[in-house]
Amino acid sequence: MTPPVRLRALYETLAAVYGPQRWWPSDSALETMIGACLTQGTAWTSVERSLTNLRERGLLEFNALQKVPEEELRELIRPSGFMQRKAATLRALLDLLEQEYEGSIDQMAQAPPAAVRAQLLAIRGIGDETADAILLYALGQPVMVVDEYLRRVVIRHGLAPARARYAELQQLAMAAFAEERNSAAMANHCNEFHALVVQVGKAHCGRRPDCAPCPLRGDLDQHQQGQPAAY
DNA sequence: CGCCAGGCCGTGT
DNA sequence: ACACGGCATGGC
Repeated sequence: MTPPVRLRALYETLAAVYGPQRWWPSDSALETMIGACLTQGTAWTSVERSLTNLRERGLLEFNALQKVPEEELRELIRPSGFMQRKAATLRALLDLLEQEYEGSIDQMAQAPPAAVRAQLLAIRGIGDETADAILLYALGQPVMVVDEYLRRVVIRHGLAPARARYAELQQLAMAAFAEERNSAAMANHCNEFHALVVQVGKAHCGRRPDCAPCPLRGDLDQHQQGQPAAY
């Protein structure tokens, strides 16, 4: 079987085990974008605290958030760490929204995804993964988010060389849904797949000796079975 | 107390 | 091209 087909099988396995994930957990597209930036190198529980700070002050809304001085913003997002960089990144993101899309995320979602991606990548603090997370989870575009967990799973299962770069892994993952012609359905698969990979990654990262048997264990090649879990 | 988290970037080789 | 350290904080 080709790597995309095997990857599709892994996706089905995870979907059967964990069920629908329905990511991204948030009440609005703006909150999703903010969360995507705040979660970089940070546990989600810490991000939630920052989002709560913003919510309590009614700042999960474009116009209100736009008015907040960066210094104050820093304090509000302190719980999720890297506050100086992240506050600046959020400001730049709001500026992009205002200057290019009249502060409307709906309008941003109508623009060509490639152009939006380039604009996001131009912001300091937003790289490939965060840009794609925003495209997928906030704007509904059919793109896979490649994170460290997906990378580990793909390499571990021998579906890509250990050296594979972001774009290569992304193409491979999306090729798993090549049969899907409907854009919305494709976006839904990307959405679920990434969320599922994060779930299995968190539960079976292989660093804890007492970690439960990985649901994907049966999909590993025979000669890989005995090795310690790598994700 | 030590390691890690739903990354990214600047620097040195 | 690739490795490495800094960025900050909270959970376990």
